[in-house]
Amino acid sequence: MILLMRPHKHPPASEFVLERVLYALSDSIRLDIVRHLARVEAAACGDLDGGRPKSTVSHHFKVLREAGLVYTENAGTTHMNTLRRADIERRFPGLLDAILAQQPLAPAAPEVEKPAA
Amino acid sequence: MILLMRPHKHPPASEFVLERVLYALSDSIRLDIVRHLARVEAAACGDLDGGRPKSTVSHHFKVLREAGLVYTENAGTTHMNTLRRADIERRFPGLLDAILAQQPLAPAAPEVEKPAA
DNA sequence: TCGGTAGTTCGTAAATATTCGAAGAATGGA
DNA sequence: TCCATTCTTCGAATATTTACGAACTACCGA
Repeated sequence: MILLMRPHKHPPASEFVLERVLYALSDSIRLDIVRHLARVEAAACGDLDGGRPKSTVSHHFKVLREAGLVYTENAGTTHMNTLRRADIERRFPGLLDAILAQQPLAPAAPEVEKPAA
Repeated sequence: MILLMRPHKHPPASEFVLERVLYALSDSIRLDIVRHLARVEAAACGDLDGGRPKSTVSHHFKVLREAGLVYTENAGTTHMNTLRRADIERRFPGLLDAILAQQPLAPAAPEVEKPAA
């Protein structure tokens, strides 16, 4: 009898790939999941499904897990997910904070087409 | 006679979409282009093709442009590209720096699977 | 032991992306 | 004017993603 079942593989921080992390976060559903996890510290998959079918949500969690963003642990009948903040921060300092800090809209300066050099 | 031809559309910073930016950077070819532009300040498409067909490179530049990362301006027969650093920075502070600062590998701490809470 | 709950995996269909050759448009020079 | 250079656009083949129902596994409680 194994006490801690761990059906999920989690890559070590040393194997995180920047492109994979960015890709995982480039989807609105997954980005919302990450934003939510950043607030609550831990949540079951079902808390974050947004009414979508389980298989769809499971797929997105898998992408997030394999990128190294989310850690999933079996807790009884549910799976608890946490953001791997420390690991991501160590590997890509400032990245997650910059993404989570996203402002809904730019506040000042009307329009600029040419880069301000 | 128009002096400054501008065949390319560039979204204003206020219309940048985080997901689109992350997606554009989630491809190794495009990420390399951005890294290169971050170093040289300006470069023609041909300088960054890495031996790939022009149509392929052109496609990737289009993705970068539409995300708001790159500004392309016709200069004679070539097109000069620049990183829209200021616009990206205003819209997503710290994001580009975090991405460009990526270290090839984690230096310390062997392996951690469980997030350090 | 028999459900019921929570997620995963599988299989498949539809949508998107990537690649690259071929053809097109703009520019500068001979 | 003609041509070479640069890059874009088009079109089609291939590959990757996404979505989601159905079947499956694990765990818990009655």
